[in-house]
Amino acid sequence: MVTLAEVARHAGVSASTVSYVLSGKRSISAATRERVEQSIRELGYHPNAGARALASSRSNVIALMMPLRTDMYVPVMMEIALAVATTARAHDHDVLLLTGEEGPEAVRRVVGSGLADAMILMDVELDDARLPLLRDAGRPAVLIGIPADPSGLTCVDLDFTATGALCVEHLAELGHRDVAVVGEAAAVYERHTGFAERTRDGLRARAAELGVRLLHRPCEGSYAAMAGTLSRILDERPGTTGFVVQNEAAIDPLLSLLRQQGRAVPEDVSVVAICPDQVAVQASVRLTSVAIPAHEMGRRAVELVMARVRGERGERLELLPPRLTARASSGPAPAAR
Amino acid sequence: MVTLAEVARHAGVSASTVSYVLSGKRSISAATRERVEQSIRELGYHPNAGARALASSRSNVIALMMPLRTDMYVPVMMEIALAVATTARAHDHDVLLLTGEEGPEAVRRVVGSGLADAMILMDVELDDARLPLLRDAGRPAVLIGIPADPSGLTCVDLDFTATGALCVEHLAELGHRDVAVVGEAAAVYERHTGFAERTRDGLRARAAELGVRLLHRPCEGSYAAMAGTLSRILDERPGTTGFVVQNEAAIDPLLSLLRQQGRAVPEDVSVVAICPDQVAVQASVRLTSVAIPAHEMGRRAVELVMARVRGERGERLELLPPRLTARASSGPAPAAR
DNA sequence: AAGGGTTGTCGAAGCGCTTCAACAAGTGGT
DNA sequence: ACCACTTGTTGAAGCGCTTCGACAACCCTT
Repeated sequence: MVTLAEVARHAGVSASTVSYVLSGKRSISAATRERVEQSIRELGYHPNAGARALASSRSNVIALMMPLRTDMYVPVMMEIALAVATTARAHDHDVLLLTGEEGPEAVRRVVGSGLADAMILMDVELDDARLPLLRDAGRPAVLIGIPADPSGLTCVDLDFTATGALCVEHLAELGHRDVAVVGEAAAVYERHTGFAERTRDGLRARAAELGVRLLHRPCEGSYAAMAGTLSRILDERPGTTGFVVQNEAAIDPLLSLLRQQGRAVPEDVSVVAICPDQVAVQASVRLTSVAIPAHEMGRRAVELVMARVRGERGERLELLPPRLTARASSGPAPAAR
Repeated sequence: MVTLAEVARHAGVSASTVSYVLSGKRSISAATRERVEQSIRELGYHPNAGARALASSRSNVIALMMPLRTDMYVPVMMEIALAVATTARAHDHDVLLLTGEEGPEAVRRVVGSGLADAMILMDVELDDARLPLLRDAGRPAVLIGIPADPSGLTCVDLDFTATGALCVEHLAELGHRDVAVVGEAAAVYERHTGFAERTRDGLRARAAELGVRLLHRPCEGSYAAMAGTLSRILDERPGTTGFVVQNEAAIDPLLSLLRQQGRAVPEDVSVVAICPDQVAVQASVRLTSVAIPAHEMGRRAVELVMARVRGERGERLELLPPRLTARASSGPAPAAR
C-alpha cells in the first residue's frame, strides 16, 4: 500500500504538506498542490482509513440502524437506505449498516469504538430503548420517525398526522361520507412505532371536523387477511364508498377483491393509498396517493446528521409536508353524482 | 473515551496483557484474565476501531455493494442485505453499505483505504467492470451472482438453470404441454445479469427434453404490462395451461388478470413462481414456487468471505440447489384430467 | 541438581495519519 | 529601512492499538 510518506517523498515535500493538500485545512500554493496531486495520481494513493480515524478521531462513517424485518414496508426501508448511502457519499462519508436486532448494545458499541461519527436510526418506537443512550452519548444522531419525547433529539419524518387529514379531505371533497381505513398490521400498532397511530389520529380528527364517518381497521398484508377485513368493513358499514389504505401490501389484494365484487374503482368506490409513488403507479388502477417520500427522508436525515457532525447543536423536529397526487382511483362519491 | 492503557492501569497489568486478553492470541492465566475483564466491564471499555485497524491492518468490516435500484427484486435484495449484516455480526464484523452506482471506483477506494477487509458484490453482470479490479486487488471477495468468467473468484448463487428445469418438470409431470414464461423486465436481459438468462436456458433445455412447448416473454412488473404480455401470450398460444413467473412484481397482476378472464387457478391454468417464499404465501392463491433463498445466499456469502479473510485460497462456485414447494396454484392440466 | 520446555507477562517499536507550534519568506504600511 | 503581518511549509508529537522479542517463573526430565 502506498502511504502518505511515499507521496511526500515523490512530490518532494513533507508529509504534513500532503496532508494539508488533502484536507484543505491550510493554504497551499497552487504549484505545490499541483505537484502533490500529480504524485497522488501517479502512485494511486488512498489514505488509510484507520490511521486517519485514529489521528483525527473522525471515521467519516455514519451508522444506519435498520429494522431486521422483511415483512413490512420493505420498499420504503430500502429506498431510505439507498438514499442515505448516496447522500452520505456526497458528503464524503460511508455508511455502516446495523440491524435493529442488536438494539441499544449496537449504539454503545459503535459510539464507544468510534466506528462511526454519527447514527441514523429507523423504525423508532415511541418509547425506544436506544434513546437514553443517544441523548447522553453526545454523538450526532438523527431519528427517522418520532418518539413520544423527542426532546434533545433530531427527528425527520413525514407528517403522518397531516397525511391522514389530507386523505380524508380529498375524499370528503369528492362527497364521500363513509370512509374505511385499512391500517397497518395490528403488530405495528402494538409496537407503538408512532407513524401508524399519528396517521389514524390525523384521519379521525379531520373526519370529525368534516362530518365524515370513519372506520379504522388494522390489516395484515396478505390477500386472505384483506379479504376478511374487507368483508367485515362492508358488513359494518355497507355504505362505505371511500377507502384509505396504509398497508401497501394490502393494496393489490384490495383492488383485486373490489373488482371481484363488482365494485368499480373509482366509479363505485374511491381508494386513496399512503405509499411510495412507485407502488401507486404500478397497481392495476393508477392510485390516488399520498407519497411516502422515502428518498427525501433519507437525504434529509443525512444532511441533518452532517450538520451536527460539523458542530451544529440543538434539538429539531423536521416534518415533511404530505403531498397528495390525484390519479385514477378516486372520484366523486356515487350518491353525489 | 476509555483507552486500553487505562484498563491496564486499573487492572494492574501491562497494555499488551490487556490486548492479549481481548484477542486470545496468547495464553493468559485465569486470574489475570478475570481481573482484566472485570476492569473492562467497570470502565465500560470499547476498543477504538481506528487504532485497532491501524495496528493490525484489519478493519473487521466487510463491504456490501448493492444495486442502487428500487424497481426490481427489492425484497430479495433487502433480505440478502439483512442476512449479510446479521451473519457478519456473528463473525464479529460490521457491514459497510456501498451502492452499485459508484462502480469500480468504490472497489478501488475501499480496497485502497483499508476501510473493509473484504467485499461482497450483488447484482453481478456477466461482464462486470468491477471484476478485473477484484481479481488483482487480492482482497477477499465474494459475488452473489455469477459472471461469464468466474475464474479466480468466489461466487454464490441459486442454481437458476436447475430452477428453470425444475419448474418445467413440475408442470410437465402435471400434464401441461404448453407453458408460457413471464420473465423479468427486458432491461434485465439487456444488462446481462446472468440469472435471468440462465433461468431461461434451464427452462428451454428441459422443455425440449420433455416435449413441452415453451413461450418465453419478458415482462415489466406493472399491471398494465402484465395485461399486455398475457394477451399476447394467449393470442399466440391459446392452449397455454401452465405459467412460470420469474418477475415477482408480475405475480399479483397475473393472478388478478386470470381471475378476471374466468380462468381458474389451478383448475384451468397452473402457475409456478420463482420468488421468496414469503411472496408466494401472501398472494391471492398460495403459490407453488421455487424459493429464492435470499437469506441463505447472504449467509453463505459472508461465510465464504470470512473463510478467505482467514486465509483460505482458491476459486469456488457455490450453486444452491433449488427447492420447489407445491402449493395451491398448480394442478393437473385440464386435458389430462 | 542441572538442563530444556512451557507458560504468563511485559516493554517497546511501530501502524499511517493529523495537527500544532515554529519558522522562512514575502508584503505592505509607515 | 524597519516592524508587523500574512502565507506556505516543515518537524515532531502523538492518536490507541497490536505484536515481537525478551524474560522470569515454573514444570518436567534425566
